[in-house]
Amino acid sequence: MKKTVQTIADIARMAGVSKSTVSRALNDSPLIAEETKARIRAIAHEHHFQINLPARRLSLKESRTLALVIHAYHKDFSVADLFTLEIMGGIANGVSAYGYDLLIVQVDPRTTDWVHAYIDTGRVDGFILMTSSRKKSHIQTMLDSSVPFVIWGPTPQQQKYCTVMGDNFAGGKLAGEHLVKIGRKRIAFLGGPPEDLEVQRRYDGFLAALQAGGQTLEPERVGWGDFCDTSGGFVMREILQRAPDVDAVFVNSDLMAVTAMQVLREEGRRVPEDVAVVGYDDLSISRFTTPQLTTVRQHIPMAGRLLAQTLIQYLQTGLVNNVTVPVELVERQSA
Amino acid sequence: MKKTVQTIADIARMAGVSKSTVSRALNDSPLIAEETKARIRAIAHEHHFQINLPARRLSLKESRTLALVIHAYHKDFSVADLFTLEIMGGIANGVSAYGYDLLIVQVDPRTTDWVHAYIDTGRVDGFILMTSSRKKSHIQTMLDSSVPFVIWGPTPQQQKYCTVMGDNFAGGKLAGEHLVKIGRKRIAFLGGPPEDLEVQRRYDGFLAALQAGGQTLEPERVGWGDFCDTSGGFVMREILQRAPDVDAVFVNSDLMAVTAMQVLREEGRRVPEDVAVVGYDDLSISRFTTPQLTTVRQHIPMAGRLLAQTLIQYLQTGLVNNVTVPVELVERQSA
DNA sequence: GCCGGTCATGCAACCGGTTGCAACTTCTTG
DNA sequence: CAAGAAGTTGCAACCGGTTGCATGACCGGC
Repeated sequence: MKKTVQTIADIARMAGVSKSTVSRALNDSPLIAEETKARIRAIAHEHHFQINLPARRLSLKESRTLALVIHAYHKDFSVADLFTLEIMGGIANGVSAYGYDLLIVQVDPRTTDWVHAYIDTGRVDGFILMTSSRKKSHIQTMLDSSVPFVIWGPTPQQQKYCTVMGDNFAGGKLAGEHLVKIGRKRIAFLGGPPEDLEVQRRYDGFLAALQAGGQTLEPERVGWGDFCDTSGGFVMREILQRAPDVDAVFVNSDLMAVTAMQVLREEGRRVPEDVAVVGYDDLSISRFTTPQLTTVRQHIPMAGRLLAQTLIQYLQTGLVNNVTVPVELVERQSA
Repeated sequence: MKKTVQTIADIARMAGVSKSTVSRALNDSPLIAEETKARIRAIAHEHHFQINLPARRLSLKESRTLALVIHAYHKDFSVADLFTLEIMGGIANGVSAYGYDLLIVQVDPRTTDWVHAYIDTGRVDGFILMTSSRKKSHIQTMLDSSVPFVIWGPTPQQQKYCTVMGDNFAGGKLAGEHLVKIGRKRIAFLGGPPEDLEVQRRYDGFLAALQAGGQTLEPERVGWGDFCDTSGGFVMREILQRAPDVDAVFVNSDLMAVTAMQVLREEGRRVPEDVAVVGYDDLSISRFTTPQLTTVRQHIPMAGRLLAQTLIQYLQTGLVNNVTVPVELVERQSA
């Protein structure tokens, strides 16, 4: 089944019109008579015409392609990057809903040269950035060259750029309120990196909830990890040593919560009887832990779609949007 | 920092040569004098020239872009797709090592129209396909239109196309030999889908190992799942009901092994004392289970690189390659 | 001193779309 | 009935690269 119809010039010949007319007809231009459009579209469809996108991109000077910038948490991709995987599905959905393509750009987070390597070559129209150790230098580079992008992260105070983020204050608050409500008295906070603004907001919301319940958050019951799976266990162990009487813990990511629960079990604590655990994210694994994890849902697929949508809207209208995705407490067994 | 140098015509002007000379110089053509090349390259580098790829693609009629075709196991991406995530890292590495880009194409596996939608538009040069329920119809569509592709899966008997696959026979054999060696006598097989050729090879290798050890594989100790996490638990429970005296099980994926171990624990069996468990894949999670999972390593990052490499080699030379990736037993605690 | 060969470079066409502007119909209107 | 408006379509330039072929410079050999 060889294709004989490859270009709009072929279609033009068959329809007895010019290239321009075919181009306009296929783009539904108001300049062309409805009748002509219908005829041309019929011919195109009948011959399975597929437009040549590199040519169109060259003409339009836009690639209709977005880059998802990622890097493995460790050397290779692993469960530690499960959040990235889950949100990628949503991003792919959002991107394709608007007729855009999604390019995967795996980078060394210490570099920024990929920005120009992908934008100036016209390969992509903009970038989507997830959580990364070096996000600040990335953002600065893109701002300096006015490259379109959206990040998963907090709304900026000084500069203007697109963001999508979970409602971290509300998330921390929900977790705190729940633990207070079920009667816990010595509640711990196992956070992500303390310099992370998202983590700070969760802390603020969490603290507010405890204080509203007449409780305090003692420093020995606070520890900081790095979001990634293994750190949950380490930090949980530290907290247990400092505060052996802890009876609940709010862990800033489901991945950390999994290993934290392992450590609790190893140390002879029952979950949730002795120590209640609340996670964060509602990754797919939280349903498969024993006991099943109570957690703050980030609505990850929706967040992915919003990332795509926000960036595309910016590309098309120049509108800078800072979206907050609502969170929700999912009560399972661990708290 | 605005860019004033955008096209090779700009460079040509600055160097006092023609467009063609610049084009040839940047592509290291032997037609151009070394001295001239050096001068042009210096100017290009100095002005941070980045070539316009849509234009080049239009001219060369190749996109230097590969599509990774994926679909979520369930509705959204989840741990069930962890294999896809981990291999994606390797694919991205391999692809970028050859100067190609990686496009993510999320499809409904029941359709095949994406093949022409991506190839005929010149967006991608070829496809990389992972395990999928409808792979046969996909393969047939691509073969019919002689579209370049590589799949993760077994070497075809009738047709010729590129494949990369783990050594499933050897993998099954390693698992069987190990369980025999540690003295188990009533060994079970918890497979993936029975119609899957990879699963059949693992079964063959496993059976061969048991028989070499003077053992048989009774039908009541054989069960079939679907690779995905939840099915491991279900099928494990079935096997336990049919054969309560089972003392070891070879599970065809780490994901299924995780839930199988949960069920074993729920049913009061200790792992590995009462029932030894061997998984398959060596996903990152296998290190984080309790007990840590003994498993057959697929060398996933390497497999990803090989997928990219095999397809690119085919695109550039037309060579059809069927690669087998060696496997290896990783002994941890569960067996 | 002329000729053929080698080497380096330029000209111009081409890849397959998009689009400003001109041109042609047909219709309306004074 | 002429003139202007409105509605369609075509011409040709342009997007920014690549490449076949022509051209011109310089060389050594006879």
